[in-house]
Amino acid sequence: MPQQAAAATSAGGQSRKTARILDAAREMFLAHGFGATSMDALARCAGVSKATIYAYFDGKEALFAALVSEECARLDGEIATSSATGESPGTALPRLAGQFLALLLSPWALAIHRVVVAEAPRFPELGIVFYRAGCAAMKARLEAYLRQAVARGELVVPDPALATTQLIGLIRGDLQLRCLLEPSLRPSPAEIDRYACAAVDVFLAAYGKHGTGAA
Amino acid sequence: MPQQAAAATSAGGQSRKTARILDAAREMFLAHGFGATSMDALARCAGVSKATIYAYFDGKEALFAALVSEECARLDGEIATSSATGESPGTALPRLAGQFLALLLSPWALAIHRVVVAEAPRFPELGIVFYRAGCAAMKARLEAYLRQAVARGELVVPDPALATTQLIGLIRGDLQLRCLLEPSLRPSPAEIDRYACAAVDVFLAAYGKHGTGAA
DNA sequence: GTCTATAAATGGATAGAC
DNA sequence: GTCTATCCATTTATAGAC
Repeated sequence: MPQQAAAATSAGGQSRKTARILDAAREMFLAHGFGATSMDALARCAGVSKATIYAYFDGKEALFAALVSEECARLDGEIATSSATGESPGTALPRLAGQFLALLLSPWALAIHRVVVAEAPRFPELGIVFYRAGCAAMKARLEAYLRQAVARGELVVPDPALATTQLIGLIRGDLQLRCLLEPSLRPSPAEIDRYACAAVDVFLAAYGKHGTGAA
Repeated sequence: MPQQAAAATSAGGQSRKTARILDAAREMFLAHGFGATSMDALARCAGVSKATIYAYFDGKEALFAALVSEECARLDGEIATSSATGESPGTALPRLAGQFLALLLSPWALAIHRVVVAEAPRFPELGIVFYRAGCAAMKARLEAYLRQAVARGELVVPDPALATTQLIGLIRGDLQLRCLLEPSLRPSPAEIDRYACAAVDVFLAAYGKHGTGAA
């Protein structure tokens, strides 16, 4: 641990410490939840003392909020990369659906989902941030694509916002809930793709040009 | 697993005590979660001493397990009452969908959902029990109805089990997640019905006789 | 800034009187 | 069976040395 003189300590050393603390917070909070994680265990896991944690964060709740915010930013970033401009619904939607479902069922996403849902009554802002970064980000991506496809005459969607929430529900099915409730369950990529494609089939049967259309 | 009511000093008195303890457990665990609920608070809420709680339950975890089991039985009972034998899909499915969605969004169902999902890694059996009593029970009801409707030639459903999970996802949409993450949200009955009917519209567009059929 | 040591409070669980 | 009083481990958070 190379300690610099007071003036130069700041940037590098401090950000490495906060990164290590946040790494430990991620590991412990996501694995055991907020209530079952102690500051002692966090300090041990991060390899620093409790006092150091309190030097960087205002307390357990603030550290938890910082972690969740960071994870939400990461989630939002992952979702924002997905795009399908110009592709036809028959090829774009199965791919997007598969990507989103695989993300939803990843151990990391399931873990943060569990803790944020559990603590939503106690940390109301965090629940909203998580919804925006996850479900709302997916909706924005999908709805933008649907509107393009409608403009090209490839889909018939009277209410794109509603149709997007329906598509999300169709994709999620009950797989996410099963994985949340039975953590040992780990659907294979093939299985995930099968469900995603089946979801898109139903969606296109309802909103594709050949169908009768819903509502 | 709840303790057996011992032989009998006053069977009524004992069962009243366990009922009061379980009532307190319901109020506290569902409102604040497992970790944030202390045995002291439970005893105060139940109007008994901690020692009395330990006389009836083996500890905090056992009390929590007993409560969740009881709530799951209640949930399963509520779902089992719904039936639609003989009705046409156009009238039966909107009603069933509306009932199920209203149940999913009730404060009670949201609260037990939160705690069970949060503690599923720690209490694996409880997660499975909750899934059976909730989602699986709904699926069983809906799938039974779908098979009847298919037999009557009112629907075309190649894979009823898959179609049922899709219908459930369609009904849930993202409303349940929004309510889980933003506890102050309380959709009106009219709004719930609107979403339920829209979900059924899409389902029937895909699986109704007039549609092209999916997969 | 970082550590060791500790403060102050609360946690789950139990002993013993009645 | 039920209560009061208590044990002991653990909790969050801080004080003070370096």
